[in-house]
Amino acid sequence: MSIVKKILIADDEPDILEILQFNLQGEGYQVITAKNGDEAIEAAKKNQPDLIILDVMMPGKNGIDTCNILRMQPAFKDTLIVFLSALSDEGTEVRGLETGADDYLTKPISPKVLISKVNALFRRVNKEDLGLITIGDLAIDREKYIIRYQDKEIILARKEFELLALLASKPSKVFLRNEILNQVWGTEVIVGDRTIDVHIRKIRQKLNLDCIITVKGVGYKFEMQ
Amino acid sequence: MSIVKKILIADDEPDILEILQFNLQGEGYQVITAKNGDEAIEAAKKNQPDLIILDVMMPGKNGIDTCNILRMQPAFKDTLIVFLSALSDEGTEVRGLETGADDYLTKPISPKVLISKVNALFRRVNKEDLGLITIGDLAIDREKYIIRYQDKEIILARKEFELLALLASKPSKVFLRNEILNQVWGTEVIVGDRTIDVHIRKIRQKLNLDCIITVKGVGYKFEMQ
DNA sequence: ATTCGGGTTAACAATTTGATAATGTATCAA
DNA sequence: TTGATACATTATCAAATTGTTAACCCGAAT
Repeated sequence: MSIVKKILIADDEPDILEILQFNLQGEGYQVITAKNGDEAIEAAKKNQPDLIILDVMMPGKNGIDTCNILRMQPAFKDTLIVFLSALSDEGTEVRGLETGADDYLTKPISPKVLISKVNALFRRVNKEDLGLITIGDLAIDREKYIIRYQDKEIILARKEFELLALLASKPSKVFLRNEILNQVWGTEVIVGDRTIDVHIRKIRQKLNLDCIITVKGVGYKFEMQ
Repeated sequence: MSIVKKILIADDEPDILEILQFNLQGEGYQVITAKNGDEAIEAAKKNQPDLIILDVMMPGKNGIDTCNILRMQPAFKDTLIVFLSALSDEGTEVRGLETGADDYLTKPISPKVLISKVNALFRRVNKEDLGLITIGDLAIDREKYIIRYQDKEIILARKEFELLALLASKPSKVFLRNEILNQVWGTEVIVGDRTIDVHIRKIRQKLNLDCIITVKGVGYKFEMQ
């Protein structure tokens, strides 16, 4: 759940790839491209994109097959997937949506409309993940890296901040230690067992507020009284 | 969120209203109709629909204004809204999506495609409250790791929670001891005979509710009075 | 070069959890 | 009545998990 959203585009026409990439990057998205279904699957595994745009007709694995394969894997069960197709054939569209895609767009599509659609999808998925989180007296500004509690500023170090922001992004949800590691530390880095605890401790200390609850054997959650 | 989804359709053409209503009802949706923006707002307040389909061009308040008004109210902040419009004008589409709509469909639209789109929207939204089991007064929230009975929170340890969640996931189904062991403990671990009993006992004690029934010689099942 | 703070780790304390053993109870058939 | 079987209950203890503190490493700023 990075702040910058990653979008993977798979299309066999280089022109389209380039136009879409240019426009989406202009909106602040990070774009990865693939030339066919197999490349798309590989790139998806490597990059864990937030949205995947699949051309329906591609050499080799077509878009619908690709979608099916992705949806079968737990890692992409919730990833946004939209089709982009030159054929506005009713049967294909229905079939596409039924494989678990979130939208079916038809070419030609204007960049502006595409961007609006993409924004709309992210808006829906990210309701809670806005730059500014406020829960009761606590305000977390992800952009300015500032925490405010009862109008007093509290300074947290980067990891502390990100950890708190993650927990507070979905109050009451229990985050597994693994989820926390992936979101805050990333999948590459490997840190010891006690690292999370120590950061939690520091946050509790600095906030001087009993809002992070330990769920033993499971993880941590954020909760306001 | 109810099991049967409520859809509110606002359009000034009675024919369209009727066709959409017929088709969506055939899919098992509950449909409410409105002839213009004002009616739609009123009906939305009264019925709290899960999805609102708004015609863009209506006499009086148009669809975009209606959407704006709805989105301003907290009650409809998260309600699904899609536009349905005869004009596939790029500017209108972008503006529509930017007012906070989830999709923008253009007439003419085949009933099958519409239904696919509607299903796709609900599929996406419903992923969010997956992992929430409610049976009568009992709520099991897998995400928050909380059991609620008659609005009182009950704290269960991990194995207890998982065991209860398993039994409650299919009320009335008898789970064999072996099934329980595989699901909760995994196939690797081997534990003694009495382990399950002890956990069942603890759950019964903490819930103080007679909902786990012993089926002698077979296993256990969950059942609400 | 020195200082400082963030991030990590190690070591140990504190706590919770879960498995087991021992014992009790109920049911049923011989 | 007795014995056998299956589950219930309780207390106990070991293992797993988390909390806490202090120390360490490292890069940025001084």
